Amino acid sequence: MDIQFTNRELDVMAVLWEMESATVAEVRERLGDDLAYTTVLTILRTLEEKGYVDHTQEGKAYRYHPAVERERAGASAVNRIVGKMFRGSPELLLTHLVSDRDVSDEDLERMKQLLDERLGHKE
Amino acid sequence: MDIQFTNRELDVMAVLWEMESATVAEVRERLGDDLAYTTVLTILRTLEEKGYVDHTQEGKAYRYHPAVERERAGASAVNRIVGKMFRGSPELLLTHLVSDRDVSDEDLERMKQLLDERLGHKE
DNA sequence: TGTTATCTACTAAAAACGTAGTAATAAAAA
DNA sequence: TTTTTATTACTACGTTTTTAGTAGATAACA
Repeated sequence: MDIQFTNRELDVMAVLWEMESATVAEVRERLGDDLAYTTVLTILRTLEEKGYVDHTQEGKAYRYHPAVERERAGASAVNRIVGKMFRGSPELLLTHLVSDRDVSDEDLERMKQLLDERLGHKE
Repeated sequence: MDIQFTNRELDVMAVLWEMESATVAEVRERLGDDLAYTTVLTILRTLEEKGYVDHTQEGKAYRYHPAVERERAGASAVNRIVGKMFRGSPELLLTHLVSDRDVSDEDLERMKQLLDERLGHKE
């Protein structure tokens, strides 16, 4: 039911989600950690075995595609974090988000709008 | 700089944060997964080695205390998730939070208040 | 067509994880 | 004081993760 990635796997999935799909070489390029070609291939292979990606042929090479949506995986991760690190309270998580220096006022404004919309449907 | 737990470690840390501090037996009790006493001890020991907990003597036993704040660890985890799974956009994370069935209107209201307060300080 | 570069398949090996047993010790109970 | 129980220290072992090398195949190029 819940989707779980290891650290490296998450790095790779992030690339696939970002690029929609990618070959081994492309993933390797984007990761930038200068891993061996075969290392990246191995990770992709493991992810495929777990059912998190699949691939199609492209010339001689394989093109890998995410087989789980970013949203679903993200939801899974957030739920775990909220449960274990924010006492099951989404507000506490938001508190962090809000107090984060990196979040701009525009972001905050849009976030408020989101809540307004959602709440608006009630009254 | 960033705090990282394995799955089991996170389970244990969650107990420590919740109870403020705990002995091996207490952690084991709370986990409920029926692990061997020594298994829990080993995890605690690893966490201590990594600097995430420390302990004091209590009679014959040790009492373990978190050595990292839940807030800091949570922030670290959220940042990673936002970066890797929500395209670096906190809004996207909020979108999930907001669309989650489990979040009550009261929660949403409080969340909105949070944003209002934060934004209020600007204008 | 022969050579080079690219790619996958297979294999491997070190490190980390998850789990737990055994021995030693200290406290509590009988 | 002897026995039982709870606890830590040390050790171990199977699995997963992370990293990568080597061999063989395929495509590109000269």
